Amino acid sequence: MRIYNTMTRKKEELVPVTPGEVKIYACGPTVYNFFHIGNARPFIVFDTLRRYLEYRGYKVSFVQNFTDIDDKMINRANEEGITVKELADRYIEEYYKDADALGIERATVNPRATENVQEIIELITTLIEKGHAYATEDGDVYYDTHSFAGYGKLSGQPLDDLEAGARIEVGEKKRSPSDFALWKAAKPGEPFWDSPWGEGRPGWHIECSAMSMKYLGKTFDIHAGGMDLIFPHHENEIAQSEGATGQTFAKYWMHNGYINVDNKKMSKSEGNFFMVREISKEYDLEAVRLFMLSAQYRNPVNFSRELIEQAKSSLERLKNAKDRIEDAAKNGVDGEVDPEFAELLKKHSQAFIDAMDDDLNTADALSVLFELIRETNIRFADPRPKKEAEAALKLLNELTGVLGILGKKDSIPQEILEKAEERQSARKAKDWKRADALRDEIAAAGYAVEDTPNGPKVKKA
RNA sequence: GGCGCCAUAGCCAAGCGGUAAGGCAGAGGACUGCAAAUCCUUCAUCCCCGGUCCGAUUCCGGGUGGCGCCUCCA
Repeated sequence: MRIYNTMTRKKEELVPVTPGEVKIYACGPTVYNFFHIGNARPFIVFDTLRRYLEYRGYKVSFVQNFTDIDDKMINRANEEGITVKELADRYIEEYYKDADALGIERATVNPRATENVQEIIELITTLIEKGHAYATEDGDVYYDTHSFAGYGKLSGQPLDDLEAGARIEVGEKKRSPSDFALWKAAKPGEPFWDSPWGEGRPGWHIECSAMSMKYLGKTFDIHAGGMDLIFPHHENEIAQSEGATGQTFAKYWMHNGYINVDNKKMSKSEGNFFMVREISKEYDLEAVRLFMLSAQYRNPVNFSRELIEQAKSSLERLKNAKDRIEDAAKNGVDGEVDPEFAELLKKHSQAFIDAMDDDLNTADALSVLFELIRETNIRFADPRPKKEAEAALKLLNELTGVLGILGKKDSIPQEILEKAEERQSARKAKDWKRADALRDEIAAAGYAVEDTPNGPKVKKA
């Protein structure tokens, strides 16, 4: 598989540190609120990466952190009159609800910053020993960016240029404007931990270095996140980790593009964002997942209600095709798989892999899926061997499984099924008025009946 | 000022040197009691100007128009 590495700005062949295993660290959410669909993109994209690598036979360790201590956490907890821990617990729970609905598999580990403070302190200690960090009199610790020769290598910005644009803060205790906090001395009313520099809490960047190396080792394969994390977050992680170990931190850096609204970046600070939770009230989040995968992950995509509608329609087509194949598997005739059909399945399977191998080109992979279902739609319109349908279903399930869609079945309420049966009786009696009235009733309840050669099918509208 | 991305049909989106995948929407047709689903047909020469090449949407240069990072942010 080839992936675009932000570090080299080229697509590179993925060669894992340990053959057969891929270790991935993805920056997770700060759990002070529900997450918005801009946050959802990396979750979905890198979940898909993980699923794909597993599909290709790799053992994948996927670590995604929860930032559960920082300024936003503290402010929000204060506003709500609860502790930072209570706030974190609440929104971690809410995170899982939305993530589950988006088809995001649970990470191998979801470490929390506050549960790894010891590791963080150890890492900071090492950095001070190695001359990469310094403590101030009042108990802050900063990273000395000038001490790390590679600073700026990920963002492609020389330190001087970065500093030229940096904001100089009032009351600066840092030696250089580009230095950043590793440890912040406790302020009254804030959660704190004991440390060699006094009571305080970790800075934002250090947690990811500490947790990624704790769970994945000094050098791991892929570090992923949104493009806006390239600078300063990931640049700082590199400085911290490589400064401490002297080894390469992550071999590949993957960054997803933004979700825009009206062509402008969606962000909490802009206020033009949509919460996943809000969207879920109106749409099945599976459609949101498909929408996210309909473009290559590095390109920016605009978000709009119309596009979710489009994705929903596409998803419908996929679901219908799957239903058709499942029926064919149930009602199929005896006989062996036509070799030509077996060949066709193989061809599509390979095309899908080729697309995904090319830097996770889900848009192209999706087109393979649609080409496949056109073939199966044609083929299973007439009775075919059960074994053919089973083979097709197996492939379809594999591919949709990689994309994380079509994983669940809609359940149809008993009374709707009864209405459908009643309608079928009416149809047999050629009582079209009665049949149509029942169909309208079913539609009003949010379901649809379709008459197929194998009898009426009821599905969610 | 530094670094970087993007521009393909009504909408979304692949392709990135050999004459434009796929989806949504639309139109016509087949099938259907009528529908729905499905199938068939139909729907673009790829922002502009130069250059390289036998050949460019695809490479190079220059425009124009969008966007991002350099400050918390996926």
